[in-house]
Amino acid sequence: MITIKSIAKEANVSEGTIDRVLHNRGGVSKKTEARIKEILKKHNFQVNPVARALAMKNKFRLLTLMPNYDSDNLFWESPYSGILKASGEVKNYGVEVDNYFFDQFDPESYLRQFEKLMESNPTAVVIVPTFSKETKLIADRLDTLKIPYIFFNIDLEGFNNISFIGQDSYMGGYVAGKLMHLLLGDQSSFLIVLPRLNVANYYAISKRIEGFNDYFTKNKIENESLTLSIDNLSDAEDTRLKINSFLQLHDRVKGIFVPSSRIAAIAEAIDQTSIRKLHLIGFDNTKQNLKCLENDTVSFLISQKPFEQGYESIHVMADFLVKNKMPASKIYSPIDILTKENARYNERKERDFQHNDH
Amino acid sequence: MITIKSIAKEANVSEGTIDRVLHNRGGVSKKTEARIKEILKKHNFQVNPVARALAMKNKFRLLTLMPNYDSDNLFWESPYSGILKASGEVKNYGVEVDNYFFDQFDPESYLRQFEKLMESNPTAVVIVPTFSKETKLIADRLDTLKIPYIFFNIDLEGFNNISFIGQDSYMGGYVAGKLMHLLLGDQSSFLIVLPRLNVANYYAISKRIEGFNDYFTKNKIENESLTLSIDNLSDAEDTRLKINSFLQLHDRVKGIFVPSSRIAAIAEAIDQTSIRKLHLIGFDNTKQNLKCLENDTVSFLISQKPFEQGYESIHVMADFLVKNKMPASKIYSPIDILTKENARYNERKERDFQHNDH
DNA sequence: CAATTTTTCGTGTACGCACACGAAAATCGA
DNA sequence: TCGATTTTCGTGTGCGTACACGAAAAATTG
Repeated sequence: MITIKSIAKEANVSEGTIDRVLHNRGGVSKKTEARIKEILKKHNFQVNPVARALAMKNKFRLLTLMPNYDSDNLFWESPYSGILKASGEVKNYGVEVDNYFFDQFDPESYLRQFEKLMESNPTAVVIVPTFSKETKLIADRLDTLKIPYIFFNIDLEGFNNISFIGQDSYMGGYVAGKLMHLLLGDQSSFLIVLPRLNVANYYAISKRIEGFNDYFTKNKIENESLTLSIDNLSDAEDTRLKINSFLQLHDRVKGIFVPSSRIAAIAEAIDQTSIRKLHLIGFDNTKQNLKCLENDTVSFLISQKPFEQGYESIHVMADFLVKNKMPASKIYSPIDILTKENARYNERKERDFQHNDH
Repeated sequence: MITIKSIAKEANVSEGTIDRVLHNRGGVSKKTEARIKEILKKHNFQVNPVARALAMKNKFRLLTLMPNYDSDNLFWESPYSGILKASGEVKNYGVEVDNYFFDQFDPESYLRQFEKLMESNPTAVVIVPTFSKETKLIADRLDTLKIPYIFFNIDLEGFNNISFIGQDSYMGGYVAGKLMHLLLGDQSSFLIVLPRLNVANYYAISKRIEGFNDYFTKNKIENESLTLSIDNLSDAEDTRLKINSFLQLHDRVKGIFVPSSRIAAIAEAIDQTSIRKLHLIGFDNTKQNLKCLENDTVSFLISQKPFEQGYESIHVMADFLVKNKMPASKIYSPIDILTKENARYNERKERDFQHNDH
């Protein structure tokens, strides 16, 4: 095994000098530097990441910037759990993780929290790039400071993020389309609920809708695709009013597709009498959504293993920092199809973590 | 951060004593042992895997037992490359990898190589459990010696392997069935080539066939499914004779499914005149198979990312040894659908490794 | 050429753990 | 009670790297 020590002996210098050229910390004459670099190349020397991590001990600050969650929007709880689990594991590798949260409907808070994050000197950042314009500003700052960053859950294109970790939204929608077709058969009529487009999470949701519709066009399946905008799904009264009056007007509609994680809000808003005749398909295994699966108001959920997404993001970035391991540019999460029957088998890792937690 | 040192101070003993109870090396009185265990539990102490790996330095011998490859059977080259890549990476974590190869058609050599492997004191083993009866013997030995083992590529059930890493063969076949249906349409007639059943790799291949046929029955698609056994696909003359006379006899057959990695042998054996009218579907991206994709004799290949399988197997086992990280019981590889167009995008990781190799 | 500054580099310690060696303490026998 | 065992435990060193400190060597100045 070749080590810094063995290189030092071969070059007739001390270990400190090798270290200096390895990290170009200066203070080495050009002659010796050239000689050492020669030897390093000859042996294809790689620093031992284990010893490095041990010696560095918390020299990496890995910061995350993601939406917070509340009782209405539970989705972000899972990725956060995954991040917490991974944080414990990478701590030993000299990576310290800290998390910053913003309001997923408020671009201002996104930027504000980013500023706060920058004040504590990150060596790397993991971001959920919820707002595209603001993300441009953020990415530019990070680029100039040469701080590496990963996009997580939302796949904005055209940035220098070293990787994206999350679901292929288009394919998620495509699979949802297939399921809808499976449920309704040919010449079906369905509703797509549009939640606050152009604001939060715009890209993922529109990609899902695109994939959903593409399934029908690409497979040349006749269908009637209607849409209904509901701005604030947390306003139960308004949601109830809108969805039920829509359904009364369009009684051909037999399926509802909700391309966000809020399908439970729709399921709960629909009149008891009419919901039994409808097939609902939505995204993400939040507690509320799973309950709807259980009581048969929702037929399918498509999950993206959010816990694993958070978990992987941290590990991928940590490996990049500690081991200089460049990740794949896209790391796609599975497109899991959840039904009443299989849902409880799906998130074993997350449950295990919760149970060990205290 | 709580360390062995901090625990030692709290328990009023030295670090050595803590180490002794952590690894039950004996030589500690019951009283102090109980006291120390109490404190360990109180703080939920976990050894720092990094420092551990550094101190252990090659105390783990991770041995693999897998089929060798030759110019006819190239499949096993890819997993081996993946294993080589991973070996370099885990070396620093104190894990030394060594590989043992056997003839995939000879159960004797499987056992013989296992004996050889056992002589060099493995701490853990990664096996391609090609023969089920012999694997029982092997697994029993490993179980009694408490040597952990992973099954890799072939998913034998009913053993105490800590994980399986590979493709869901049934689903692979199922997808192949879907593709065949896509190509031939309803009321199709196709041939399934059976290569040496009951000998090597029996389980994976029969599962693929089961999945393939199930696609048609589950989706209630009328079809005519014929089979033809060819014992030795390396015997080009015999293969040529059998396949061509079969095709002359059954001119309704429009598709051929080869549930092994040897579809190239079939493609090359078929008369030029008839192959243009046939749709061939097979498994695995060996060089020969990719060439058939390129010259349009094969329509689809289903790949299982064999390079990544080998790579992951090593890493999963290394994490288990070094970090005590228990893997999922099944780690499924993707079911990649390769066509002439997308094949070259599929194995980037493997190519990158080859290029860096020297 | 001596004095001073600057450049170049060697040494030592820390990181957290494993394990060998041997010392201290406890137990035992007579 | 004293010496001989056995049990119990403390100390020291090594794993490979990072980095601070300061010494030696080289370059500069007057």
